[in-house]
Amino acid sequence: MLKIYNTLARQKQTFTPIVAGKVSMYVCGMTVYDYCHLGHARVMVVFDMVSRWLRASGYAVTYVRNITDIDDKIIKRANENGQSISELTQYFIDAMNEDAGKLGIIQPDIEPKATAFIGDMIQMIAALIEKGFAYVAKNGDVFYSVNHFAGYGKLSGKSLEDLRAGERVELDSFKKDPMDFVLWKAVKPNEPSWDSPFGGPNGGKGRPGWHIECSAMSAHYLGAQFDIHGGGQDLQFPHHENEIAQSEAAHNHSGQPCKMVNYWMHNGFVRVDNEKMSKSLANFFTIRQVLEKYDAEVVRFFILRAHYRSPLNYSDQHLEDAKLALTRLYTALRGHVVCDIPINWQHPQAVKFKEVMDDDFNTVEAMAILFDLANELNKTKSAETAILLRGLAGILGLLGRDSDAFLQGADAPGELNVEALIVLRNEAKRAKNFAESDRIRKLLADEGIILEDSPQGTSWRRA
RNA sequence: GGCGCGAUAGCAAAGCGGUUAUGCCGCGGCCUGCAAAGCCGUUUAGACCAGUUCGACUCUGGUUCGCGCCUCCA
Repeated sequence: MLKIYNTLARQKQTFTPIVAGKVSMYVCGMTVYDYCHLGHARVMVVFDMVSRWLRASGYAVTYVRNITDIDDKIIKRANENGQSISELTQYFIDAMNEDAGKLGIIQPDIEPKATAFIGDMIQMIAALIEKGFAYVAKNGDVFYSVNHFAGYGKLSGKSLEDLRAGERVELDSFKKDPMDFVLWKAVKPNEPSWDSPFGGPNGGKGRPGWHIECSAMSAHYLGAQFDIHGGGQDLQFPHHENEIAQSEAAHNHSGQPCKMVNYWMHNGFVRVDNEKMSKSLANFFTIRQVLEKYDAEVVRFFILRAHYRSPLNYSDQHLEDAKLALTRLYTALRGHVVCDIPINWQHPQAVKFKEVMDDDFNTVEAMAILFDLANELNKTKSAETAILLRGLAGILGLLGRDSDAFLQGADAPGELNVEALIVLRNEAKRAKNFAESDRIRKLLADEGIILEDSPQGTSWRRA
């Protein structure tokens, strides 16, 4: 029985889908004005893992991850670059897909772009105005009136009073309440705009605010109520709080409450030197920067080796550690080919694996089981164990490659003809010319190539 | 200031009211021409102070320190 930590309830809860056997899941995706960094990688990997485990558990999953392709930063960046907005966003969408693919992320079932759902957003805003939850300000902006929504703050545990008392609330003369947030931004010079029926000095022309995008797109594909909503911890407030306010108010029928999401999931941050990795702190590493140095599977392994709700410190040392650990698993699998044999769920280790994954996706414990299996495999060389190890790891999107492909690296062996040197060395060894055989081994070692002798012959890998 | 999270061995990171987490590193042994890999064994824990309990790393309270949200952020 799957248990999920629900941010809304502040505890683990047994997962019960709205429709038996089906799961509807929405995750806040990227704003595409730059390359994805490791924080984005974590969201993608974590919810990829979640969807994989749900599918492995027999659920038919509909996974929606949106793309925000209109917002202040995009407009600014496009203007700076002298590009059109769609040129800019398409470039970074392609880059994102490339990065995600390398990290072994299965593409979500639906990846809606905000600009394709302006109509849905306008409809939702109109409904909110009609029901008294939103108002058109003098400047043409449309705001959500937070004190009309009784549940405001229930996800983030904040109260309107506390929020208003906060130091950083900016005063905006067009708002009725400083906590009101924008649903529709009136058009400004050099900004793209869409027609709307909201009126105001610009005849309603404008563009949507950020929060309404997700409310509209999730409702479009998953309906007024769905099972799981995910995202980074930083989206809890205000983004997800505002989504709830919008969706639950807009879908209220004659005062009947309509719960938007049953399970809210938030992944922890990636940190650098114990601080959150973020654009504003300028301490971020892009996925492609990291992939220049480390194998993508190592990065995926690194992310899944921490619990999804815990903070994850990034450093070269930690990536090196992850690389060595993953090397251990692949080393154990050497000689066992990749195959597609189904998992034996009766096996005690598979039972344990299911148990820990069902406990709020405890990939850390799941990994420990993989290492136990590797140990068993090293001792027994049992093909059954190898199949199980590959199968269980495969659910996490790991160990899908041939061992040598991982251990030797995908790139060409460089200038040295490793196989030929191994032959020469073995000849020297047979002649008991150990000085020569050690010279050859040293030669290769200096190039980062490690030789390993075994009864089956000599194999090599990269350090 | 308000709200919330965390503190585990050299590093990373989980579970658990009593029984080996796991990975990397270190040490000893086996194996090896020597290595590497692997196997066996092994040293390092639970910020601090109280309390509950037969028993606490695990529960409760306090202290200290760190982090996050309250502004765009995954």
